[in-house]
Formats: sequence, C-alpha cells, structure tokens
Amino acid sequence: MPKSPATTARSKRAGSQLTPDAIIEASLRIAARGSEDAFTVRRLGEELGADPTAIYRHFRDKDELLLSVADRTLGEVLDSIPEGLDWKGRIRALAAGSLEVALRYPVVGSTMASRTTRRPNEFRVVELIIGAVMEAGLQGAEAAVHYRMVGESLLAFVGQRAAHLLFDADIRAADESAWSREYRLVDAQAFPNITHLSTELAEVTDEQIFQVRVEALISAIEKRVETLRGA
Amino acid sequence: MPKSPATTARSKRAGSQLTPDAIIEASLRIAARGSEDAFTVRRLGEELGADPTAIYRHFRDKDELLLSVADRTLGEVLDSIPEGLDWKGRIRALAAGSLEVALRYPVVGSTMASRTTRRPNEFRVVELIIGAVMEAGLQGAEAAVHYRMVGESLLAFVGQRAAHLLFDADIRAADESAWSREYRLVDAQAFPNITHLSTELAEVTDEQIFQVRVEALISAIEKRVETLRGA
DNA sequence: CGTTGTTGTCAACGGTGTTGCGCTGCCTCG
DNA sequence: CGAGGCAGCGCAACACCGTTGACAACAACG
Repeated sequence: MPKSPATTARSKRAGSQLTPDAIIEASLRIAARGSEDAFTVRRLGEELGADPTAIYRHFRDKDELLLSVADRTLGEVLDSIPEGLDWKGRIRALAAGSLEVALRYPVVGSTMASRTTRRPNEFRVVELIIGAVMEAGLQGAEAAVHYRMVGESLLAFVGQRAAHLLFDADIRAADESAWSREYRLVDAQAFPNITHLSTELAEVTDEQIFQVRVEALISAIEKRVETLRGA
Repeated sequence: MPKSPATTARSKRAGSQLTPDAIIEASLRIAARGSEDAFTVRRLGEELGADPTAIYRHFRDKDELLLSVADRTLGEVLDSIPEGLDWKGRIRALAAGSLEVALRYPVVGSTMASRTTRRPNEFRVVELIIGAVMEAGLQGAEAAVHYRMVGESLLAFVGQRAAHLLFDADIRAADESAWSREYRLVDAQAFPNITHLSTELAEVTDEQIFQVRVEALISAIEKRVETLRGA
C-alpha cells in the first residue's frame, strides 16, 4: 500500500513496472478470452510477464481486483449511452451496453451479478436509473423500489448470460440442443403444453428473450404509473 | 457405474452403504448450513461417514450431483403448489416456493441460476409455466418466448438472492449498509436523484423487491396480451 | 551516506475437484 | 457348495487454486 502523499506530489515512482491500470488491462485481456482461458492469478502474472504474487502489492485480493475491473467496464457502458434519450431509451441503452460488455468479458459479468462494487461508476448507474423511473412518473418509495427492481434485474440478466458463456463448449452445446432435441421427445400425455409448443420453443433465440425481458421491465413501470394515476 | 439389470431384478445390493439418495440428502444437509460450511466433496464424505471419493462411484462429478440435488429441491417446490390456482396464482406460488428453497439451500440455488438440469422435475416446471402464459392468452411463438422470459427471470432472481447469501458475513454486511451509509454521503450536485431518494432507498427490503419483480413479469404478460388483442 | 519503505521474486501452505490402484466382501454361476 | 467376478470403498496422490511470509533489489529521503 503506497502511503498517500501528504504534500509532496511524488506519488509516481519511475521504477514501478506494474500499475493498477496495467493490471486491470491485462485482466480484461484475459477475461476477453472467455472460457478458453481461465482467469487465475497465475495466468494474470503470465500475461504481465511478472510474478503472479506481485499483484497483491496493488490489490488486497482477487475480489478487489475484480471489483475494479468491473467498475472500469461499467464506465465504458455509461460512456456509450448517447445524450438526449427519453427514459425508455436510456434503460434500453443501458441494458444493451451492459449485455455487450458482459458477453465480451464473461468472467466479470458473471461474478458481479450479485455484488455491489460501491465504486464511482456504480453511482452513475444508480443516478441514471433513478432518473429514468422518476421521469416515467414514479416518486419516493415507489421510485426507490422500482429502481432496485430495474438495477438488480439487469444485473441478473447479463450475469446469467455471461455465466452461461463460461461453461465448457460441450456443456453449453448440450444445454442449447436440449430445446431442439429432448423437448421434442417428451411424453405427449404428461406434457401436452411442451409437446404443442416444441417447434416454437426450439426457435426462440437468446436475443429475443433478452429484449422481451428488458421490455418487461419498462412495461411494468408503465403499468405501475398508470395504476397510481388511476387511483 | 452399476450395470443396468437386463432381466433379473437384482439391482438392489444389500451391502451397499451409499446410495444416490443418501448422498443427495447429505448434500442438502450441508447446503442448508449456508455460508457457515462450504459445500465440498470432502465435507460431504465427512457427513456421510465415508471416504470423499466414494461419491464418484455414484455420480460422474460434482456437477452431476448438484444437478440431481437441484432436481430434488425442484420437486419439493412443485409439490408445494396447490391445485386450482389461476395463472397468476401459479406463477406467484412457483416464485415464492423457488425463493424459499433457494434461500434454504443457497449453494444449490446459486449454481443452478444459469444451468439447465434436463431432469424430470424441470419438465414439470416448463409445463406449468407454459400452461400459465397460454391461460393468460398467449399462443405459439409469443407463448414460447414469454415462457423463456418467465423461467429464466425466476431462475435469475432466486439465484441472485442465493448467491448473496453465500458471501462471508462481513462482505454481506458491507453490501447492505451501503444503502444506509454511503449513499447518504454522495455529492448532492453530481447525484441529485440519489440524494433526493437516499432515505427511501435505505428502506427498501429484499422482499419488496422480489415481489415487485414477480409482479413485473405478470404485468408484462398482461400488457402483451392487451397489445395483441388490440391489434 | 545510511535509513527507510516500496516492489518484485521465490517457496510454501492449505484448500479444491478428481483419478488410479488395491483391498474386501457380496453376488452369481458352474 | 465352491469359485470366480466385480461392484463398492479406502488410500495416496495429482494438478490447480488463492494467498502469505521471508528475502532481495532499488529509489527516495534526511
């Protein structure tokens, strides 16, 4: 832990090879390799051309490193959202951007699905979502709980997709083929609905599902606003 | 792997100490201890009073064991759903039951959040959800994609809650106190919405959020039905 | 110029899931 | 009734994981 510079601005040492930023970028490079290359401390040392344990001079543990990496990617998402969108557009852009980086760096999206980073960019996301639900017409406790619904749902969506991408290729293939193979062979007596929809079930794509899930969030907010207005 | 009995019905050996069922039940006992006791193969052997590696005579690997355990708990959920409910009631009961077992056996709920078990009870759940969305008024491809939305959303919800329960107590405490502490101290200029809602944000409970998320699924389906009817 | 503190290296620890080998005791069949 | 075969279990070990403590090099400071 570097002592925080009191008055002198000497914080940058010339001889320091490793910096937090360099480590984060190396982490992203490994994370981008998805399931082909596990994200381990030893791999990270290899990628940096340094001893694996050197990382512990800059991050307390692997968890703190992952939180920092996650905050970096969250920043990328936020910067990709254009100005001037209405509340629905902002939520859709946030969802699409989050999914994009989560699929690019699966290990990050997966481990952060049920965490709170409490880092700068997370506050920006919170501010954005709360602004959206308030613009939609919710206030006070209603706005608060609906923000949490949107935030955690988005996190859960992209985390789920990212986690799926981390499985070995063969497990993933088995999961995907289930819809087109096993669900066609179920007992028609015991499972009439599955039998009836087997063709349509096999044709649903992940992208369709994601879009419907995002639209469900939006329409749930709209419906809540209408209900409160009517009452 | 026991050879499948061709004609003779000798499948049950008297001397076999360990059975798949006994292993599954021991797993559930460990899983119920939550974050106090990690769910490892060695712990499982301890719980069974047997050598840890004996488990591999009954399950190919830990993943297959977890899938079997998950299917068992899924059966409990399904059996707890009463007869005669309308489609909304069935979805609410499924959601509540799933959450209940996921919180009781966090490690199961957490690891299964992005998996497909392809085991008997999973088909029953699929049948149930498809029946619900069709009773709501959706058909064909619309019913298929909305089933997937409901199924994966529920899995994601309970998986998220379960995963949160698996963290060490101190990490969990830090996450929970964030709302009541750190979010009150943000810069009011940069984050006006957070500042404005800080009190309400701290008062939101997990149960409220879960309920709103489930109702969001239902109202999204209703809205979709209305839209299609109107067109 | 010596002292101090930061940063990287190295070896090692305790934990994980998993596998190969050998023993034991039951089941089946001649 | 005896002999084989084999399923089930214990044991030791492997490869990998995150993490820690001791040590060396080196820059910055008084």
